[in-house]
Amino acid sequence: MTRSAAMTKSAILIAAREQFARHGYHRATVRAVAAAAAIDPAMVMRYFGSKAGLFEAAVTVDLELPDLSSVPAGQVGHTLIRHFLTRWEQDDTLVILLRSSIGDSEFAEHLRQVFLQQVAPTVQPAAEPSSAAHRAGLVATQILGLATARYVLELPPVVAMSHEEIIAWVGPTLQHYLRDGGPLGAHPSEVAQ
Amino acid sequence: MTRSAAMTKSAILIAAREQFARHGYHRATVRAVAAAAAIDPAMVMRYFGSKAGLFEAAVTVDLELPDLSSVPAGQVGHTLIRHFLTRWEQDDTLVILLRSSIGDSEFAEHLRQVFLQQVAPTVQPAAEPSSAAHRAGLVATQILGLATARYVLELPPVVAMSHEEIIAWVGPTLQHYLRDGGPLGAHPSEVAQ
DNA sequence: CAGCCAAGTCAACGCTTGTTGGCATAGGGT
DNA sequence: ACCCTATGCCAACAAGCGTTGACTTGGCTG
Repeated sequence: MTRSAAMTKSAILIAAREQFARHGYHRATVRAVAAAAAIDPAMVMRYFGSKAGLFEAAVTVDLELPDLSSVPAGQVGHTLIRHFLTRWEQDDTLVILLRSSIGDSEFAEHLRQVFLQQVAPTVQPAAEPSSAAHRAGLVATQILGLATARYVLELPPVVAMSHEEIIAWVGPTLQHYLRDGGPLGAHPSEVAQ
Repeated sequence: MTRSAAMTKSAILIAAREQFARHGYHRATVRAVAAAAAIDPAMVMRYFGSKAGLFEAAVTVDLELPDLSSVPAGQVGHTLIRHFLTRWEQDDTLVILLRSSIGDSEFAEHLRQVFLQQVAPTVQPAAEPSSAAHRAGLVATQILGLATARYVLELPPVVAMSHEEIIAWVGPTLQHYLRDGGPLGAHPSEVAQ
């Protein structure tokens, strides 16, 4: 029985995402992916050229961030965290990237690019302008930490929380980072517009 | 020239911490550690038995968390984040554990134990009692995220911030997680003592 | 000076990894 | 019925890993 090439490719991609999400790029093996797809490891090379090519084909990072400029200023934080929660459970692209990035500086660069090209441009217009970069960075720390604790390390109390609880707790934090007065109110450049 | 055994052991440990911090447990190699210590890989095995033994000897996690009960209730957040910042730059034990834990469930368990045995017991008494576990988890997300962004992924805006800026921004967040009213102000059990 | 023990080197093992090239086979178009 | 091509498998490679055991050297003690 010979499957179609498209079917096999898709089966490999599914298995690859599974393995990359569980073990990260380096610990995931081509052989394990092939086994999960019920196929010979050589097929992976035929269709994707190399392990790196497989990764690139399997992982395309699109955070699908909403346009925050059409969100009421007071609800930006809640909107952001709600979006990320649903986005995380849509597929495990982000877990893959997290697991792969930690411990490899090249993949860290990959994630830095995601921050630079997707998070920063979306978040900064919603932030107080004079310190927008800092604020976007702070938002990233909270979101990264939540993802790490809940989906990677699986800290029990963080796993146990419901979406609504998380939104109610973390939303104000993001709001604080984006819109509140600077540290200690120490930035005279701050302008409430 | 023959060094003393203690000197060699210590040189190996220093090199090991460096390698583990840079690459995590799995990607760090015994051979690289040995090379950095200007020594034969076999010496590592003689002194530490195995790579796992080396790791255990090189990494002992003591967060040295202060006693929060002697800190004014309003300053718990600032005290916590200030402590972690100085602790992180004291040595790179935590970076090692972070880099090693992501992508290996056994090491993730290790980090979960650190949370359970050190963070939770220290933080929970300072939190509102009826939801102490959740609150400790939230604190962990913010601290983990900051460490990941600043010391592992090295997001530029997060690296650029000074200690005082971070303390001023993140302190209130931790304070919020520990002491503020529950989500939606829904916990009437909160008591200001 | 002889001998012994700690400190260190060396070569090799078994294993796993990504990757390659050659070989089988099925199946549809002519 | 034939053949050609896409699909797939198998065996093997080179490299890197942790780990092992036997050997060499240096320096102190008697």
